[in-house]
Amino acid sequence: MADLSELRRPTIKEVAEAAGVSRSTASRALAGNGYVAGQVRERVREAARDLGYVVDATARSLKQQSSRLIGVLVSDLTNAFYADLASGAARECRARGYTMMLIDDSGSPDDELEAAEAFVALRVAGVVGTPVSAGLADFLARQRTPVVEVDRQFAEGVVDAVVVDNREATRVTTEHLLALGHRRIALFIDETEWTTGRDRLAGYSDAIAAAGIELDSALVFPTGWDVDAAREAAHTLLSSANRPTAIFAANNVLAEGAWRAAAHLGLQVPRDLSLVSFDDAPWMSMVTPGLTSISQDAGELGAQAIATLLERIADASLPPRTVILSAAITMRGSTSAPLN
Amino acid sequence: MADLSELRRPTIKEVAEAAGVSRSTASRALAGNGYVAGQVRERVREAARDLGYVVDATARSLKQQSSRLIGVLVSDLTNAFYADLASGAARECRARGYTMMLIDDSGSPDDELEAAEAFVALRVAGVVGTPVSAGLADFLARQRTPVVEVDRQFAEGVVDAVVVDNREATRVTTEHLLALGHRRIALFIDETEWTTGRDRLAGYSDAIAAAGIELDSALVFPTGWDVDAAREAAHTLLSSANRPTAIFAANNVLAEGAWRAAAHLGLQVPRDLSLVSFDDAPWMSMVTPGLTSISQDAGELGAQAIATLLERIADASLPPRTVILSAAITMRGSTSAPLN
DNA sequence: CTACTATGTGGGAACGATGTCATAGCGGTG
DNA sequence: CACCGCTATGACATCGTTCCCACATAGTAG
Repeated sequence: MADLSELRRPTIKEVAEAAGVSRSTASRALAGNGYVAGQVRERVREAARDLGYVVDATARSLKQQSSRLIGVLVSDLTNAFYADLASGAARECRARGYTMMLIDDSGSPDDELEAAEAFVALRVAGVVGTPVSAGLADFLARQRTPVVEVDRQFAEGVVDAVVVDNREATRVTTEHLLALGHRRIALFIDETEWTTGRDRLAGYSDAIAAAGIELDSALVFPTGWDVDAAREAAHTLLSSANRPTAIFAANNVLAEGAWRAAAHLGLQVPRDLSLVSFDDAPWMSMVTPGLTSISQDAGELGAQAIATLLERIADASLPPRTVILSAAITMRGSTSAPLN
Repeated sequence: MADLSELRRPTIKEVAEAAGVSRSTASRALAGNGYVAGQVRERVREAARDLGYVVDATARSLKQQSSRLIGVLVSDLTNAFYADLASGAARECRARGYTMMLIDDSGSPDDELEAAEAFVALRVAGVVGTPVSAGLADFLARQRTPVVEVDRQFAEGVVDAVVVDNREATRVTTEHLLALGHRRIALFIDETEWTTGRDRLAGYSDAIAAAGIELDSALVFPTGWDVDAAREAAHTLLSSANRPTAIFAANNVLAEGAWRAAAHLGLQVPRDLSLVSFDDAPWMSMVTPGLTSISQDAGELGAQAIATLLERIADASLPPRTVILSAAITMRGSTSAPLN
């Protein structure tokens, strides 16, 4: 039984005394390193259990100058994509014997840097993050802390990254719309500076060009970052005289905005509007018709990022690499040939 | 500029030397405690900036015997409820100057205990968790680590908790169904042992009893824990001869299962089946008709739990308290009078 | 002129765990 | 018997930070 009257937490010294050995021996018995007689080891472990001893990771990390902690940084936990990514990363961390420390920087570069500093302060073994600026990789590289960029890259070729094949998946999906007969396909996108936006735009352009259509820059439609902004943007776009017959939404949030706007305007999907989304979300299979979407396995993205990070930690001399996962297109009922 | 040729990370000793002061003075200058001449403080801070110095939190925690870390434990990050809760907790932590450490125990009591041990090892200031057993509060109380149970309680009256008024919200919502004329209302529930399930069952029973109806225990329908199990259970229930005219799903996962089963069976909501859910989820406002549901502000739940924890940390002598948040009913279109 | 306060600085002992090194017993080998 | 290798244990320095104290100086009140 733990001694509840004891105010301070027991240290390894108390465990050693209770077992009648030295601190060194107790340490070896608990960690399983070096020589310890079987009988002694048992006595020490029993003493530790009785006292309710829990190792002080701060002291251990200090002495060992390393920890079994991994920092994970995401932009918005309430977005299922990031939540799934974090969940996959957590799974992989646990499986490898690491503890994950998660921070949500709400997409702010300032918070991102602050989080990176917190990770370094805690002397994490490495960091996985969905960056919102080049600051993350810069700072961590300077601090000699291994980092893996996931989902998007700000330090291509400099640090490891795990991303999906945005360009290819977007191209194929756009071709699907073109094959149905659509000629006015709007690309609904929040930004085109990050690798995600840039590559999705490129895939869209590839398909348009291959179809021999001239790219109408008015159809590359900038939206805001959240559902409401996207909904308003979609409302404007869909109310216009020369409205598109199809919308390709560059992520699940924008797709939600577009969906809501279409519903509000009384447009029927897919009769009046075909809609596809990059990034699958739970609601897309719940609504009628279901949304055709590009499913990135966000959990796998997180898990692969952790795996890549651990390889980097094991061997710092490896050349930087970018792991590219493919994305699958899930056909549902939200696309059909255009009316006119 | 940071000295990139330096292999080891700079310590406060190097900062002190660069600024021409002692470690003590450097420490005071950086932390802002005690007397330091303004000019000296600036010099030290500049030196720290130039060297890229980041405090070693492991050493600081060791010396101070406390940290600015808070452990948060949730059951399933891929469930929007837990993700939102974690996000709210993260927000509150940051606002209060704490760093959040998140672990997902995937609903397993073993993992839960392992996570609690990791938190204690890191000497977190306190823990907030959605418990899956009494083990969490037991262990942490024994370890003298403040803990707040959130969403459900296994240590009622022993440790602090933040929950929603499950009984009242369920009662009111059930009354709404009764008022529409429903008499055969199934309670779709995964468990009735935890406080959440227990109280939701109680609220349901309250309303049934108040309406002078005898509770039909066959209508309290046990489901599994995930969407697929719930869908199968719903399929069975809705295929039966004497099927209910309304379903009250005790959480968002079960509601999803019920919704999918109804759609699969070709049942129209609300004409053939009224459906309400405890716990709002994004898809419930996307589908047609929208689902009438009880919205718990999961983010607020997380934030309140952190606030409660910090009060507990500030004053350990406070009597244990349970904060009860009310839940709001969001009326959408998924209920109507029964056909027959 | 003494005593006292306020301001400023540095020396050094912790905090708890680990791991190197020294030491020692023992059995086997040349 | 000298030597080695193996098992087993403990003493002690160390990791980076903080903070208690001692000490120093200057200004001020009694």
